[in-house]
Amino acid sequence: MSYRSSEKTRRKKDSKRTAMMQAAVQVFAEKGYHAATVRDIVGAADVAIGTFYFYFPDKETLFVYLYEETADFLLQTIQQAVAGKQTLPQQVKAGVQAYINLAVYEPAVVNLLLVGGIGAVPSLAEKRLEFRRQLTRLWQRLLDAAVADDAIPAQDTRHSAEFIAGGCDEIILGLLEVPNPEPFVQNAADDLTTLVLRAVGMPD
Amino acid sequence: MSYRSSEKTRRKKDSKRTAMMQAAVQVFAEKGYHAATVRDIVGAADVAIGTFYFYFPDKETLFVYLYEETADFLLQTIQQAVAGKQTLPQQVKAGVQAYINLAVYEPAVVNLLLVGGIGAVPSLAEKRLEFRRQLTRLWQRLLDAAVADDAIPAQDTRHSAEFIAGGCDEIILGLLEVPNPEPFVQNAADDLTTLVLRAVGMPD
Amino acid sequence: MSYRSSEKTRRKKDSKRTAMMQAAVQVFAEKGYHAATVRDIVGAADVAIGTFYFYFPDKETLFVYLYEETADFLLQTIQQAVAGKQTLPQQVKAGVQAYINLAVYEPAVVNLLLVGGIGAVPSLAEKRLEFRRQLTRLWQRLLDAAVADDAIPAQDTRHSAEFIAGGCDEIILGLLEVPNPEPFVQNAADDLTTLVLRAVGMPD
Amino acid sequence: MSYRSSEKTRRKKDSKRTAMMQAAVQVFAEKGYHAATVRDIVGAADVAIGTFYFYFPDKETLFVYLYEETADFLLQTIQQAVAGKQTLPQQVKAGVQAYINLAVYEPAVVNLLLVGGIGAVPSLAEKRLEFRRQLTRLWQRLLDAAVADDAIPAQDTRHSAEFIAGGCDEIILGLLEVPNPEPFVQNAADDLTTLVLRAVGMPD
DNA sequence: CATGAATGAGGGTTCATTCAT
DNA sequence: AATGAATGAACCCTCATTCAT
Repeated sequence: MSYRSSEKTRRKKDSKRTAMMQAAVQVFAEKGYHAATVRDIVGAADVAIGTFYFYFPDKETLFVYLYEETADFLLQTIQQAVAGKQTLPQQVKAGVQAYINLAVYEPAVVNLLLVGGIGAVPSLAEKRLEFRRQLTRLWQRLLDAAVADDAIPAQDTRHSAEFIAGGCDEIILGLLEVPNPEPFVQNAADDLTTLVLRAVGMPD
Repeated sequence: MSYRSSEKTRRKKDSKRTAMMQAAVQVFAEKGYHAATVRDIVGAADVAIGTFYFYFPDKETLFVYLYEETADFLLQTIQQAVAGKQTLPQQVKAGVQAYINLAVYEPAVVNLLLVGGIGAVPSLAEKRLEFRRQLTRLWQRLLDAAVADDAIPAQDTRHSAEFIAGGCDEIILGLLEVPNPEPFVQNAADDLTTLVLRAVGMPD
Repeated sequence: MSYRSSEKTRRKKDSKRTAMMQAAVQVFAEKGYHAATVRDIVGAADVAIGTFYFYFPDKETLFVYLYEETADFLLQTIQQAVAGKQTLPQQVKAGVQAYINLAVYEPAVVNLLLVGGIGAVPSLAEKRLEFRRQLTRLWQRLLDAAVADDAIPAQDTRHSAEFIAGGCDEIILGLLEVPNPEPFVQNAADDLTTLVLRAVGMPD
Repeated sequence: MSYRSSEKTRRKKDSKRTAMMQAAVQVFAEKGYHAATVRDIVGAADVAIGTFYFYFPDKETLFVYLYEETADFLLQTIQQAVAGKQTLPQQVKAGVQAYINLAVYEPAVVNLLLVGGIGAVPSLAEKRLEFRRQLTRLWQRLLDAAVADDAIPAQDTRHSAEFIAGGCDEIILGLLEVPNPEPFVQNAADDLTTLVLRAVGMPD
């Protein structure tokens, strides 16, 4: 996964492993868990099928692992963007910006998390649930703090956080539908920030 | 699908067809496109597997058809709820209420639309896109009218509509996760209405 | 299995099922459990591979079933041959004769039981053990009765029975090695009878 | 194989080769030819998989070689035990004793010869045949000499020898089924000796 | 000598689809 | 109309074997 490309671990031995994981993220993101075959993945990585099973125990384990890792990465990316900011407007702006940047730069990350492999893989449904829960909680923490500071009115911050999370996803998915979204990124980020802040009752 | 109970396909001769379609919605919604087998569907409908292929050309066609029909039904349900209302707050309240009611009473409808077989079924990606577009447009029309009436400030109503659509979905999915969501419905509807109205800049 | 050919159940519907079971006995007997592939079996039965899984849950289940059925059949065949006889010499003669006849007429039955699928299939090792135990017990019962009648001297009848069972198998396997064993059958049966009777101390 | 501990293959350089052969006997004996994987063997010998193919051309060749060597060892062990004895009773007693001792001390030797990969390995069927033939011939030679000395009555010594060989195997396998067979060894040896001598018509 | 990453044929099994009854 | 036995392509995965280091 190129978003991990900053890691120093670049041992030759793992080049195939890395290639397969990158390929797997793409293939899973594009087709979803079921439609993606192991042959698709090894084909994209240009290795033999046996190589897959040398590095990974099976398709499901890899998918779950990739899903978790991708989810963590996305959550941390947003979290870090938000971390240094003091006020809710700054936090929202930074978080939204980070999310959009990630989606535009690594669309597979977002697609993997949303296209999903829901159904039939029991361990997956709960992983997805867990991811949504964590994403929601991230927003919720910010809102709770803002409520405590009287920056925004009292409200059911869980609902608000869910609303924000879902709204962001939808706008971002819309953004990814156009071939070259870069020109629209800033606009989307600004609009999204405004929408979020208004939704939670932040005075202009 | 109980929401189709008044259609013409109710002729006795088509009872098996209807049974299979109802079963298919449930099975697809529960397992997703790939994990749902034709045998699951005919098993749930209590007919033979050959019967499936007498009424439907194949699994994919049925799924796409069901997806379209379900999407139309959801859109019309919301549209009708909104239709008689004059002001944006009334419209939002009615639309949100209708959406939530539908989700709680017919969770399979929502699940079918969201669980998806994206990627898996090539022709489905665009169907899904089309559904989201229509759902967004539905909100967008209301917002555009409100902007024209100076009820809410000028804004990119497409972005706003996407935000609303995504936010609604997320809250509704959260609602469906609990076993007996009925007690929480009113609360969710109220919160959702508030969030939507605030997000688009409607003064309290 | 042709040794069940006397059954009246000859429904057309089960012709493929029967063909596969017959083929399976042959293939398993010839190659053993592991080397026999499902494709071998369906090839021998001239049906498609999917047909196998329409009738049987999986390869292992079929093998265990066939093994049990074959073992029961062999045990009952010997048991019945022995049943009407009063004296030990008559019983031994009849039992040995029956066993040899079966082996010559249905070599696959014997081969299936002896070539086996030992190793790796846990449920199989005990099945084989159980079969040997039952075969031994069959002889042991005869010997115990003979000891009680003072027809033969007191002895560890379990050891004697094991000795007999193993000795019979070896002679029979030797018999099956020649292409046309029929001419040697009578001789083998006589020798075997003498050996068994002598071994247990039956006076000439 | 501990029974090979005094051979020339003991040179330091071949320690890995030896380790693999010892491991292979155990693994093959325990799982049978097919279920035993090359990885099982190298794992048990604690060497890399490539090392296997440096010393042995392939799995099948090793198995056949091990089978032959094991068969020879067993035959020689019995042969040597019998060699110094003059009378049939002494010979039988010594041979049976040697066989049982070997089975109890080196169960893998016996299991390897009996668990088999019959059918699975084409070249093995004849190896097994050859082993049984030699084992039978060993007994047959003793019987022929005894017949010539009028120690036992004239008989088809081939049949008698087969009977003995099979009978021994069965009792020995029965012995190996119990976890700690040592206490039963003497009893089994005595019974077996008696059974063999009686079977061939040796007067008490 | 020794290693273990890499290969791919092949095995068990599933499931959409067909067709004779 | 309706059935369900039959089909076979395709899936996931294993494992004997090779070869660059």
